[in-house]
Amino acid sequence: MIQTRSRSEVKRQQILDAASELFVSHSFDTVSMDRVAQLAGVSKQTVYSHFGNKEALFEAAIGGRCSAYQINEALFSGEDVNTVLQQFAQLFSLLILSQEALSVFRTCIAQSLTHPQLAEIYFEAGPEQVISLFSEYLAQLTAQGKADISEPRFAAVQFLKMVQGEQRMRKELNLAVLLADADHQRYVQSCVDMFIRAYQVR
Amino acid sequence: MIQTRSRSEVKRQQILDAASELFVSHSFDTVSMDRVAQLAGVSKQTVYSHFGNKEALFEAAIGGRCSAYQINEALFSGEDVNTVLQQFAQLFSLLILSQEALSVFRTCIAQSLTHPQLAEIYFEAGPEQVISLFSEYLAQLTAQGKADISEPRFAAVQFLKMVQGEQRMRKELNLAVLLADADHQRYVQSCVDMFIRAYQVR
DNA sequence: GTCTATATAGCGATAGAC
DNA sequence: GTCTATCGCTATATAGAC
Repeated sequence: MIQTRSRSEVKRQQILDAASELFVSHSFDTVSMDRVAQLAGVSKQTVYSHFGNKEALFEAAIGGRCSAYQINEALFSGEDVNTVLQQFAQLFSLLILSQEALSVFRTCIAQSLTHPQLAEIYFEAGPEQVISLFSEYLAQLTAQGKADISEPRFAAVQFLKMVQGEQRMRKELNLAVLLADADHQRYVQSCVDMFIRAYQVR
Repeated sequence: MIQTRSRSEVKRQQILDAASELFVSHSFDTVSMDRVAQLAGVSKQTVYSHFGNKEALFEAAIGGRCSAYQINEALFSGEDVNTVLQQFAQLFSLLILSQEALSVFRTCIAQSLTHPQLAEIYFEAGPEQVISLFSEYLAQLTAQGKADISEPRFAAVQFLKMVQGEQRMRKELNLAVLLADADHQRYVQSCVDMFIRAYQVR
């Protein structure tokens, strides 16, 4: 019996892995249950006995990918503001330009009309976490007299959206022409500088 | 003969209208050629004789929707910087939160892997136009000594991305909970203020 | 050019053997 | 639980009449 349950769990994970891989690289509609079963190395009926239908499989597979990111370490390192913002912007930039993040984002957008629950899960687990943490940091700065920010969440969103920049837009759209890495680096630095100018204590 | 050509042109336009409407509100895969033909009031074969296959119809229909937007009027009205930026931010915000713009954007994202040409058309006709025009305005400001912006395109992207804000993100993802209009208005105003503080002449 | 009718294939989901 | 085989349906695309 344990053997059976264990083998079943293994198959379940194989199905999740296969579905996850297919759903982020192709759209919901073009991924067939046959392909999932084939890639997972199980029969189609096994997929159905584990997840019931295609929607449930979709949410289980993608939902697992939206776990909170871990870029908060830079925020509370105790370094000076300029250093913290630079490091944070670097980490955030790396994250949002990664293939993983872009794939999940594209899938959520593509399915937002037919499967809104998925986008909700994504927003709470991803963007909302980052915004909240960064807002907290900015509020601390103000409390310490190191910055003059009356609405920390506004400022957090401003910074994060800015850092995304043109590069993120080009990658979202899968454009063939991207910015050179050096140019994007200069852009991010420019964001940090102007943010500090705007919110420094006068 | 003229009559024939004219009637054919009418049907072609009916097909384009129907396809455009369906493609922006549903995904590529869920729009069937049957529905396009039905909504256009023609037979399926007529659709095929005009556009050959589904991909060609898709590009013809969506490509027509990506025409350049007209929000540049606020930029060269001769008003003072603060007024111009406020008006421009308002118009831009209205644009990017409109159902039309969101539909096109979602469709381009959703199809960016399978139909990258579409995203290229969209970027050139939409975002690139706005960025270019606004960069030009910022360069003028600097030339007139009214601002201190060494990289106009960087600053333009910073401003435009900022103004999108959390509201655009929520709408892209079709989240149920949006910001109150008043809060988004305050946010946009905050963006204008901080942009001016960061780039004013010192 | 435009229609009706149809060929062909793939889909999600299920039935029944083991 | 897992498999093979299949149902019922809809899709893209085409053939042939007018």
